[in-house]
Amino acid sequence: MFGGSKDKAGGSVLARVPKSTFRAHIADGLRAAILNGDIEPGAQLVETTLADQFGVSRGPLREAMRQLIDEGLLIAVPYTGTHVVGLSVDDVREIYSMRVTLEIFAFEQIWARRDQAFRQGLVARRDALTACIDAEDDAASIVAELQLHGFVYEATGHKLLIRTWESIRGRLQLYWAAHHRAHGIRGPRRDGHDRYVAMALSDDFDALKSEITDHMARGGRQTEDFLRGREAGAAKHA
Amino acid sequence: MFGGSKDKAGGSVLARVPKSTFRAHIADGLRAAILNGDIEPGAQLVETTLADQFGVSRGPLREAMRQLIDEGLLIAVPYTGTHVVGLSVDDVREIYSMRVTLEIFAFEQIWARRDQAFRQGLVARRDALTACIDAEDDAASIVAELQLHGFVYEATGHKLLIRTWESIRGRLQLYWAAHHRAHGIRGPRRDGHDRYVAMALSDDFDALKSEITDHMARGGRQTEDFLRGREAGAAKHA
DNA sequence: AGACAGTCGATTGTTGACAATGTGAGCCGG
DNA sequence: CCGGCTCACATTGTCAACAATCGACTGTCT
Repeated sequence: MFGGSKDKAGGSVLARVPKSTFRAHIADGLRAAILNGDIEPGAQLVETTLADQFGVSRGPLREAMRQLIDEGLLIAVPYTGTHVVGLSVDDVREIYSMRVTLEIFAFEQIWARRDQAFRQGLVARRDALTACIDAEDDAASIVAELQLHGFVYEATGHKLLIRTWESIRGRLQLYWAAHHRAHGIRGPRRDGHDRYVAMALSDDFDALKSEITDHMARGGRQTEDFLRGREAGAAKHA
Repeated sequence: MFGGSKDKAGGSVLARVPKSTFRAHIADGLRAAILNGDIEPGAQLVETTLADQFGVSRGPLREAMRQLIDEGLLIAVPYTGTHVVGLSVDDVREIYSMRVTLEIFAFEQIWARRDQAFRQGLVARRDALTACIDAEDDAASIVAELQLHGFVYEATGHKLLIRTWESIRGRLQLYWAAHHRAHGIRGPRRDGHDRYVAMALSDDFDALKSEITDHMARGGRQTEDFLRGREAGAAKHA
């Protein structure tokens, strides 16, 4: 997946990319594999195995895993093992309640500064999401939805807020991916996003607040029904 | 006993408590040193030096530093060096605005569940803080104030919220410590906390919201004046 | 003198080997 | 048949050495 490790295998695709460090690339690769569902929730990640797969030593791999642990995607037990987290109903509920708060805060920050670029960017991402939904491409729609919301956070320029969003985004994506694999279609949320963007561009802040609250409540509910079934087996995170 | 080998009594003040892994202890020790001001903002942290001081190898130390980087206390430049962050005016402003949002959210979560234990816990921490302020013990008052607010977050039981608070707490403490060293007394904030707790135990949620907003605005303003002077030299964080 | 290339030292990034720990299988005694 | 014990294995934790990279210094050429 990465460089042919010790150069021995010669020309791998991106053999020489010492532009930055290995750790970042490994973290990205691992995260992608987890969020993509290649590694299922609850699965154990063995350092030596992964190190071989990525063609690196355990050192950088360890640091990459530590990063994913901080992001809330992995859970490690000393001397025992590291597993992909399985989100519980409460976890998902927490994520959604947090999103309501953070996103309203984001709009507070940017409300007076919603210029043309912001409006265009928001509409463009809504259209992209709509296209994915119409095409019934769930994987793409997950990414598109994350980018729609992420655009709002980015627009605030509030570094701490963005950082916080990013710390939640992974878990949200993890949940959506699991939901999608188990349930198939994530549901026709097209209307919801249209309303969301319309409110975001309106001049009625209170209406937007309500819309965000409802938006999340809908997503959360649609969610819990599905999760309630698998309450037992999944590994809890700390 | 542990990593064996070394054991040469070299480890400085670090106690021999290998109950868990080294990494956690090193992270705690380093964080304490930074927040305590033993290591000043902008100072460079050299892995080999620190490793010797802590009596461990660079491996665990690296992971500890990576953790502090994630907490926002350090900033690393590949192949070049790692430094203690110096917070800018904007950084502090972001921290305070974020606190307003998170703390109001925390009270929303717990508002209906404020039982006797919560009320007593809050009052106890307010009294502890008051005692520190009256004794003019600034270092202790910083800790006491963090514990007062932390108690509110803990009481919510909202793991994601608590996690987010913890990711901010370090930076806040870093700033307070720097402010204290430069300015001496942090100011008589006794009345403010009395009002804060009173509102937190009242039945007027809107009044509490206003109080929190004002509380933070006061702290933030008291803050910016001081920071505006040192705008230049300090290292910015990414 | 000024600009530029090469080199050297300092620091981090990476590696492979070794030590410590937790877990489960198999064995023994009851 | 069951409960506790032993022990080997799998996995993570740690270490010391090696390699890559960056920044500054120096010496030379124009």
